[in-house]
Amino acid sequence: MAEGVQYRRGNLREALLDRAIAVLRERGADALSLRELARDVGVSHAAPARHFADRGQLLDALSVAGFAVLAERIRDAVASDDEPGVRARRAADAYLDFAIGEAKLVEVMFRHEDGRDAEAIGRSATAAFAPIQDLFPHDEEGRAATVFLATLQGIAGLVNCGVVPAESVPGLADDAIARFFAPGADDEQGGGR
Amino acid sequence: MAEGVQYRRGNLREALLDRAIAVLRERGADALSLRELARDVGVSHAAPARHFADRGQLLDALSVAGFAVLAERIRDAVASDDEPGVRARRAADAYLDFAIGEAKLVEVMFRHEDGRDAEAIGRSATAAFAPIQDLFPHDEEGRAATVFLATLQGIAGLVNCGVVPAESVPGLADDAIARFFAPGADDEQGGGR
DNA sequence: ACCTGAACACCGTTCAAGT
DNA sequence: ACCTGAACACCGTTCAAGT
Repeated sequence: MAEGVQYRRGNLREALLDRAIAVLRERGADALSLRELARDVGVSHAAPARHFADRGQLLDALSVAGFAVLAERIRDAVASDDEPGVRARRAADAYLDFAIGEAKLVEVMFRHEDGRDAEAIGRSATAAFAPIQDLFPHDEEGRAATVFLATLQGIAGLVNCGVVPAESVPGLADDAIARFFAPGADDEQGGGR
Repeated sequence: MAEGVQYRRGNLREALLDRAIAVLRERGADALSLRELARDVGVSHAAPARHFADRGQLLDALSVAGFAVLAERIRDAVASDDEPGVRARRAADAYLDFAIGEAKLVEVMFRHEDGRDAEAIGRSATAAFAPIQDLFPHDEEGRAATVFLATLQGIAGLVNCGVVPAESVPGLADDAIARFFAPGADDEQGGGR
């Protein structure tokens, strides 16, 4: 009852990643073991080394995959011709849904580990966040967009660690949107109007 | 060259925690091993079990200790008779300093782990954040305070994971303070004035 | 009460060897 | 090119036994 995607040769890397994401969701990053993944997928314990030089590279691959999914969610959310506040609200909801629904994965994605491939992860993260930058056209330094993003990530973090109950998320999102997208909210930040 | 606080009998728990915080700062939570701590402190590998039933309880204890330090930093920062915006700015700086300076510890503090003692950690977290709630006297539901806190935590998180460079923190803090404490910033949130 | 030593069942990682 | 099997040095956790 362990394997979700059968290993059929040539796709060991994919099979390991698929199984890894399942274990991650169920039991968290600390429970991820290369040996167990190999066992689940029906391969020798040394086989994963060919595709992931060490455990850290597996986590890096999961992070990049996670940011790719997040990028899609955000892209879909902002894709409309509505006013910025409405699009921002959709982006916020999409972000919070993902960051809270996939809490364990998001924790890995935002992990600060010394041996990580910061280059690849940073690239995929920046790409995922680009549509949010576009919601602040007058924000040349990207401050407002970054702080808005930080606010969303922070709300998700407080919920995920249990400090804030999940039921209060919609209200918190209301407050955040009002602060960043109320008429004139940008006036003090030097962004023109 | 390992031991920082010598174990002198009767304080094994303290000695292990002191050594643990040092290892955590140097090499991160994943590198924390009960056996290594026992070795560093000069005790048998089974001795820690008396004080921490498992590895998770060690992390819980580190979290509670971390929130105690954070509580002190926040308390000191808001302790003045200045206007709320100034006190909030000091609290924000203190929070960001701590959350970025002690990134590895903060990651443990905000970790979402299934077997954690959510009761004790939640209590110490709420206590640490209480002074920030007080900065929003008209915020009866605690929304503004929570979102402000989320914003700070989010900024620290983005810096710690490498998405945002540390140099931009002061500018981001400026933006955040302006959104939450500019004259009239509370008007739209139903907080009266 | 507090700690030790041995034991068990796991890990990650490496490396010769197979096909 | 890709995988296996054995090997090494680690883990966490438990538990009888010592003082």
